[in-house]
Amino acid sequence: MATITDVSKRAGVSRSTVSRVVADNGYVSEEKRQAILKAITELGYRPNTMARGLRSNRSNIIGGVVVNVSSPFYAQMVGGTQVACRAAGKSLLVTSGHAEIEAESRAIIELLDRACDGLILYLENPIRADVLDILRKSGVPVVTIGGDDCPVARAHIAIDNFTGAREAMRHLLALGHRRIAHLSGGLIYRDSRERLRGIEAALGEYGMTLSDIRVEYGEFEERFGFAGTETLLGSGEDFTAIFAGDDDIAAGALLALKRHGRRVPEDVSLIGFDDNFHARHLTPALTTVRQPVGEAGQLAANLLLQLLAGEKLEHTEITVPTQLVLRESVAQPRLTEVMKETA
Amino acid sequence: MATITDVSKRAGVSRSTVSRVVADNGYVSEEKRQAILKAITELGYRPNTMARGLRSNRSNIIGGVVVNVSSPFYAQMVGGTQVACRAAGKSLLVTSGHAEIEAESRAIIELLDRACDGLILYLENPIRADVLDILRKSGVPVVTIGGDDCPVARAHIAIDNFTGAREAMRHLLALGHRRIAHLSGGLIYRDSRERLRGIEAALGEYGMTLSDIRVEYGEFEERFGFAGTETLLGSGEDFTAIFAGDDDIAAGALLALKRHGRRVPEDVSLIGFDDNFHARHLTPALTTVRQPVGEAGQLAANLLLQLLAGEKLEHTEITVPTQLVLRESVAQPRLTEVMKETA
DNA sequence: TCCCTGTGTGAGATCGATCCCAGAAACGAA
DNA sequence: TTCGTTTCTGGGATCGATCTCACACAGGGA
Repeated sequence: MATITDVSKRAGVSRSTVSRVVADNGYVSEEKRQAILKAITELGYRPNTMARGLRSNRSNIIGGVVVNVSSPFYAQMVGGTQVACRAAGKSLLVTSGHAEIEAESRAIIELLDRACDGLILYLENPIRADVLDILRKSGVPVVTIGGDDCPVARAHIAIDNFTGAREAMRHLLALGHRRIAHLSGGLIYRDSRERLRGIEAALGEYGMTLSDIRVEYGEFEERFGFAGTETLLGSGEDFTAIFAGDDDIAAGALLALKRHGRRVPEDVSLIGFDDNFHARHLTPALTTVRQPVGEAGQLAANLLLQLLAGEKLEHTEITVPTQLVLRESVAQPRLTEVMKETA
Repeated sequence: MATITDVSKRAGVSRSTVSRVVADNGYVSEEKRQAILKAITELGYRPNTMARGLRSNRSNIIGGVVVNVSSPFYAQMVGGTQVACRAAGKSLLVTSGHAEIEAESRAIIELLDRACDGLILYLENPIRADVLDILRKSGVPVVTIGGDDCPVARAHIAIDNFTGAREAMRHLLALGHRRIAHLSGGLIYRDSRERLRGIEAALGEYGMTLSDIRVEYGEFEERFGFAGTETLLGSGEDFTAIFAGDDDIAAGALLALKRHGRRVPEDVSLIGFDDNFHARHLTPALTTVRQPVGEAGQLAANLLLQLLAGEKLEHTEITVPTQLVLRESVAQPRLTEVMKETA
């Protein structure tokens, strides 16, 4: 492996001059510049990343810590970040925290030790206090995307759960649905809480409150969608629509509805959230709220790149819009239902 | 940030001794060892990754280049690798090549420049000759997973496309299907070629050859599944089963079949490959061949870790088994069809 | 007593780049 | 001519760890 010294000898100059050419700063005569460039290509010289990093304490790496790299949702998000990073000539080093605070903490510290230039956190859990402290001391700019509030974050990308859920709920209400059930992903998640607030807002427009609908709490998993729907069906209460906390829950709900002979959307309308890969492959195709996942990841990267370029963004928050995607799983409630309601 | 010198001063020893304690090699008296450990925790000392890497030319990083990180398939694979790497205390630095040879080449060189200890390649394209050369010179151990042959790879993880496709085809044949169509992902992919050979083998057992079935070639995309099926339906030829090159193609095929009023599996049986996230969410749930994607990723990491530990594996190849997953999209051909065939 | 082996410790070179600074050369302006 | 600038170049310290080597000392055998 050729070093800067090899290049300098071959070009008959000092290492300093080579460094100036490589970094493209300072004064270098055109004549020597050409000789150096020639030597560089001839030797196939590529600067040693470690040496450079040691001296400058920068690595050209952007670090990312993500709840779970295997999940299609986060994979897409990270994919968006990757695109933006590559375009800016940065590497993206992503570590998965497996939704465990301990693993997430270690991952953050690891990345910091790798002298990464900036950090993007795709987490749901809040960050441990001691890690927060190390993060603060390091001065490394942090951008968070989704999830909980993070005091050290210089910028945050939020997905507009509120408006998305409100639109979805409005859609059901406008069609005439009143007996509605919501399968929430659980109050520990900010996403769930914001979606509930959106639901509440839509209900308010129709003179209703959260207590006028049935809410079940669980996890963002298909299993809960199934079990929650069975509970609903078993309770004897009648409902004409289910608003699932996300598309996984919706998939489970659909399964349970089918198993109990309820047709979707004729008997029960079903609406999801996320617009996952499988949403449009369900039968009926799922009406849902699309989150611009990849774009959010890209946006996070761009914000971080701005911070690295020295722009002063203090506690910037960007909310990316969601979009209601109409497919086949929602219809008007059956006339008899509507009559029952208005009676 | 505390350095090794800070620790040595606080503990009243030399840097060498601290280094010995941190690396846990060489002779150190118990007394000094304790003092040093105390100083380390008090100062919150963590060794500088760059300095260490510069000196030792190792980084504790395992590099990965993957066709496309956003795809659920590769995300799961990388996820498996992550788990294994973390367990071994290694970081995994993954870069996406976006299925472009140029980008993939740059990604490999980048990782090499980061002094990664080993490389795992999840690629479909063959590697460019000049990159192959750099790779060889670097001496960094390489493990490939899926995709094309790679002469520098010290180990390779292959997915058993042959057996998987043969089993799937056997399944159709055993049920009585004879008029079968195959929607292949295209001969440029090794996966497709191997699956075709498996299909051929199964046909051979029934005294048939590839020319006895209809084969359409396209890309591993839903779009092709739809278009290919429309072509088949438009050709007037009758068929009782479609073997799709993967689950995405199957999803497209299903859509086209439904649109043309063909029932699955009553009129046409459909079988896929991969067992993607959406396979079991299709209606009918898709019978398909499961690839142990995560396990394959994990296996690749473990092989690489063995190589790093100094074990001599020259051109090891491990084939991971596939498994036929029976769901609802395959049935016996209709009796009239069978009679037509035997007539 | 002398030598040898096994412990224990620190000095100092080294990895490869960056970057400050001194100084030379060239060129104008006074 | 004599100063200043501006342009151009190289020397050498520096980043923080690793690792070889020299040396000191203890204990045991000849």
